[in-house]
Amino acid sequence: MSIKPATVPPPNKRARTQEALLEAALALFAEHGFDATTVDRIAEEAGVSRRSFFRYFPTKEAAFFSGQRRRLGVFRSLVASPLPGESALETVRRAILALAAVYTADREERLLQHRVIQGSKHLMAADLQVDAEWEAEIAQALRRGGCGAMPPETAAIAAGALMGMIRALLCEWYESEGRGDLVGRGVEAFALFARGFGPS
Amino acid sequence: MSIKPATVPPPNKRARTQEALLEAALALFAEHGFDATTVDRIAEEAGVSRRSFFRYFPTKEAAFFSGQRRRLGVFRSLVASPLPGESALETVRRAILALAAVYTADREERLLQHRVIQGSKHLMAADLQVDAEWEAEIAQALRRGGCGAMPPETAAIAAGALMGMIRALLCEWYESEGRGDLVGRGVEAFALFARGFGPS
DNA sequence: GCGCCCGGCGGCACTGAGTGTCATTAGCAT
DNA sequence: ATGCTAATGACACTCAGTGCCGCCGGGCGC
Repeated sequence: MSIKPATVPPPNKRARTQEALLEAALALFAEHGFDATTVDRIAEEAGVSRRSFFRYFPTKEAAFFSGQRRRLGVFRSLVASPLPGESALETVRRAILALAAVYTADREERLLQHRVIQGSKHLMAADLQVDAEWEAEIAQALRRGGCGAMPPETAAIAAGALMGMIRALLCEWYESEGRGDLVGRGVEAFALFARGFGPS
Repeated sequence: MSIKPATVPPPNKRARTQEALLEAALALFAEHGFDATTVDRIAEEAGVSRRSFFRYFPTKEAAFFSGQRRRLGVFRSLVASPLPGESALETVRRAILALAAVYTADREERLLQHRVIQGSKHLMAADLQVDAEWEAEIAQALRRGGCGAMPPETAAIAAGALMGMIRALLCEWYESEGRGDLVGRGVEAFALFARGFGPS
């Protein structure tokens, strides 16, 4: 074949193998659940050896959460470009509400991932660890925000509180099968967060 | 022997074996870390078979966290006995500050457990799951508190925010090697929680 | 006393994640 | 084509966790 028709020129061979593994893994997770899917099965489906799977992903969880890591990068870039004159908290608020919109748009995919997570104790634990990374990102953003930054001790606590709220909000949204207004609830929660939970 | 002297009458034989396993496990975890301690080693140290370990604890983590589960029970009972006329949030506040005092009193033990947790990714993940149980307990307390209960949606969010704050606070305390004033910081955090994080 | 039943236990074998090692191979530049 | 290097497959191993089975000891009625 003179023009190398369908198959891409092989420079990104490694990327293609990773993609094949990811695709196989996510499909199998969705179909049979996380625990019931063995690494052997994923590797077989992707046409590589079991050993090679672990050359692309350190653990089975890592494959599952690769998309989540991509989103964390998006959040990071959102938070790294504050609007002029806005406080650190406002920047974080904007970034989180933007993410909420993305979640709403990717509703089906989010719900599927949540179902898979709920079906595995290991994944539920790993999910919480991912949340911890988000929390760290938020704390950092609150600390180093342009004009209205928070004192470090307050930033850590505020980030913990924010992340806790977000988790609770997402949990509520998932339980409503994604029918709730995630962005709207986010706005309400942020108002509550700013105003305080005390009697007033 | 007519009076069955030292050996307890065998009803609590099972409890004694569990205790032996627990003691061996915690000692080995403290000395070599969680990951480097095999179940075989724990069973050997406790004088039972490897298979028996799993008859007493469903997983290796379960052995590690057995103390934490006891504390959760303490918290539950604290929160179940509200003072007359106090709001749900005040009850939770009292219970959490009481726990903070316990943590301060058990400083060395807490620090040791924290070091062991930090030394194992599996334990860190499992620890976050334990926190989730605390959060559920708080949410329930806020919802069903005597006079000043919260509406359910607010309660879940408030519990998430509270638990996030507590985690951040504990993290700070651990990083100070337990030298910080945990109760004092808790009081401050609760004030912040009530007053809100927004620009005043 | 004697057989019987039953609950705990040890032993064994198995699955499945994750890791180390090594020989082979495939891509790529010269 | 040749040779270098990195990716790969194959094998062996550790360790958590589970199922299964046979044994042993202790109460039970007879």
